[in-house]
Amino acid sequence: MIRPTNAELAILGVLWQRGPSTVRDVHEALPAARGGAVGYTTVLKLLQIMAEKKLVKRDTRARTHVYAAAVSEATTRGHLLSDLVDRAFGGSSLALVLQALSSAHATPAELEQIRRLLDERKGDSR
Amino acid sequence: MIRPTNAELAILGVLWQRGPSTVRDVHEALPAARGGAVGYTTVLKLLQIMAEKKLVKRDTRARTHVYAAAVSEATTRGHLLSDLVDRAFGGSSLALVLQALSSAHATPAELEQIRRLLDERKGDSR
DNA sequence: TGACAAGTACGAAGTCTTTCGTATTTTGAT
DNA sequence: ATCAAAATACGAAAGACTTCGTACTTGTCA
Repeated sequence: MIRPTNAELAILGVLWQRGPSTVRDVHEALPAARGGAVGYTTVLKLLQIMAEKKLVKRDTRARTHVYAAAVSEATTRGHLLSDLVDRAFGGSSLALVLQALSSAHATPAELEQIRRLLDERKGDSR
Repeated sequence: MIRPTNAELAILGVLWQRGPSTVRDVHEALPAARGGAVGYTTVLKLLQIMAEKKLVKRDTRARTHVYAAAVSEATTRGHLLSDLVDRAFGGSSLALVLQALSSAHATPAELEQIRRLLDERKGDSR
C-alpha cells in the first residue's frame, strides 16, 4: 500500500522533479514546492522514515547519501486517487471524474484532450 | 476549509444517505458503510467534535439529540478533490481527470455521460 | 594534526485523530 | 418514589505525523 503522507508527498514531488538528490538538495527545493520551509534535520528524518517505508531508495556509498524516489508519480497518484474514490465517492471513479469536470477550470484545449482519451477508450468496456 | 478526516467522512456518508439521525442511528448504520464497527461512545464523541467543527448541526431540543450534515456532499467532495489536486497533481485538475480516466473501469454508458458533460462545457472556458 | 564544517542518527515533544471507559443526567415504568 | 435503561459529557490513552534539538561522525584544509 502506497499512501504517502502530506510531507512525504511534498518530498516525493521534489524527487520526481529533480531526480536523485541529497538531503540538502531536497531541503533547498522544498520551500518552492510547498508553503513554508522546514528545518534541515526534519527533511533528513522524513527521508529516513521514507526509506524505511520503501518510498525512497537510499544510496549510502558516499558520505553524503543520495535519495531517489522508489515509487513512480503515476502509480502514487493512482493510489491516492483510488483511496479518495473509496473514501468519498462511494467507490465510483466516474462520480469523481464528473465532480472534477464540473468544477475544473479547463481550457477548451484541455477538454479536447479528454475527448480524445474518451475516443480511444470507446467500446473498451471491461 | 472543509476537510473531514476519515472517520468524519464515514459519518457524513451516513448522514447524507439517511438524513438527520441520532447517534444510535449512525452507530448502527456505520458498519455497513465502513469496514468494522466502532463503539457507541466513539460515534458520539466524533459527532460532538464534528458539531464543534461545524461539520454537522445538532438539534438538542429532545433528550436524544439529532444530528444532520452541515456540509453538502458535493461541496465536500469538491474540497477533497481540490485538496488532492493541490497536493498530488501540481494543481492541475486536468491531470487528475486524465489519471482517473486512464485507470477507471467505466462502461460505455458512463463514458457517454462524460462526453455529454464535455459537450455542455464546450467553449465554456473560464 | 587539529579544529571546523557538513553529514547522519536518535530521541523526544507537540499536534491531530481515533478510540473507548467511566461518570453523570434524564426518562419512564412499576 | 425508585430503579433501570438510555443518553450525553468528559477525560485520557494510543497511534500517526511532523518537527527539531542534540549528539556523534567524518572529511578537509590551513
